[in-house]
Amino acid sequence: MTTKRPKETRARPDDWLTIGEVSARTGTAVSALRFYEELGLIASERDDRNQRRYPRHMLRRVALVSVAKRIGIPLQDLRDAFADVPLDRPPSHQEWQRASRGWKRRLEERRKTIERLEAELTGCIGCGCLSMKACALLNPGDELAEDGTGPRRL
Amino acid sequence: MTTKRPKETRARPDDWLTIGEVSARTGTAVSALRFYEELGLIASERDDRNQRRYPRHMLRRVALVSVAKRIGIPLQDLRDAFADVPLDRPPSHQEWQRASRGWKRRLEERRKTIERLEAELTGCIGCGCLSMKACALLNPGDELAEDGTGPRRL
DNA sequence: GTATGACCTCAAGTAATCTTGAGGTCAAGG
DNA sequence: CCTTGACCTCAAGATTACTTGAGGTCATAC
Repeated sequence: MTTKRPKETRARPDDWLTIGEVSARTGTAVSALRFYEELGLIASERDDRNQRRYPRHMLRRVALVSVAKRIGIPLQDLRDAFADVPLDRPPSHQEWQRASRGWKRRLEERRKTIERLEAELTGCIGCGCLSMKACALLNPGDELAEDGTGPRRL
Repeated sequence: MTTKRPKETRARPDDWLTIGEVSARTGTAVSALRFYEELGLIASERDDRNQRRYPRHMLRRVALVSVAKRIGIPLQDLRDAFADVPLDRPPSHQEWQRASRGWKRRLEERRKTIERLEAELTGCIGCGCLSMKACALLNPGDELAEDGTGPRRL
C-alpha cells in the first residue's frame, strides 16, 4: 500500500498537490473537488498524464468552500464574494484581504441573525407566550393580532 | 376582489386560520406549507369542504421552520428537535420550553462555529498568510507543512 | 505480466426543498 | 348563470450539491 503518486515532471514536486492529497488535507471528497472545479470555484492544472495538479494556495479556496457549506451559505454566494480573487495564481495580499473582508461581513451578518433568534427564543422561553402574539421576530409579517386572548410578554 | 373565505362552520371563526392566512402571516408559500405538512413538521385539520384549517399555535411551528431554513439547518434536524412537541394540540408550556431549549443549544452551536470562523478569518487577514500553512481551522486535517517557505502567522 | 490503485470522463442517480401544472370543487359577486 | 378566487390532489419539474457507476489510462508493486 505504498503511494502510487506518479513521477513528478515539475521542478519542485511539493508545490503541486494531487487531487487525492487535496482531498485528504481538506476533508473534501474527490468528487466534490471535481464538482467545485466545474462550478468555477476552484481550478487546477494538468500534468503530462492529464491528472489535476493543485497549487498550494488552492487549499484555501477549498477550505472556504467547505466553510460556506458548513454554515449553509450557498456556493453561488461564495462565488460572488470571491469573484475578484484570481484562480490561476496565488492571490495578492490585497486581493485576498478585500475578498476576505467581504466574506467576514457575510459571516457577521449570519451570526447576528442567529443571535437575534437566540434572544427571541429566550424571550419566548421566559414568557412562555404560547400564542406567539408577542413574538414579532419569530413571526415576521404578522402584525400583533388584536383580540385580547392569549398570553403576553411582560 | 373581496375575500372569498367560506362561511365559517365553527363556533369561533378566528381560532382557525386558512392556509392563505397562515401563508400571509408567516411569509411562507402555500405550497411550502403543504409540503411541510407532508413532512410532518406542521399539521392541520379540515373543514367541511376539505380545506385545511390551522389552529393559531401552528403559526409558531411554521415560524420555526422558516427560521431553520433561513440559517441553513436541515428540516430533519428541526423535526428531531421538536419531535416531542405535539402537533394536534397547543403544546404545554413545559413541552415547548424543553424543545425550545434544545433548539437554542443548536442555535448557539451554530453561532459559535461562525464566531470561530470569523476569528480565524480575521487572523488570516491580519497575517496575510497566503500559503495557509498556519491556518489550522480554515484548513482542517492539514498538519502544518514543514518546509520553510511562505508567510507565517505572528 | 498482471494486479492494484490513483486518476480520468461523462452520464445518471440521490436527497433536500420546494414550485409548477393539470384538472377539479365550491361559494360569493355581478 | 357564469366567472373568479381560494382551495384541493397528484405528478412532474427545478435547484443545489453532490455521489455513484461504467468504462478507460497508466505507473508501480509483486
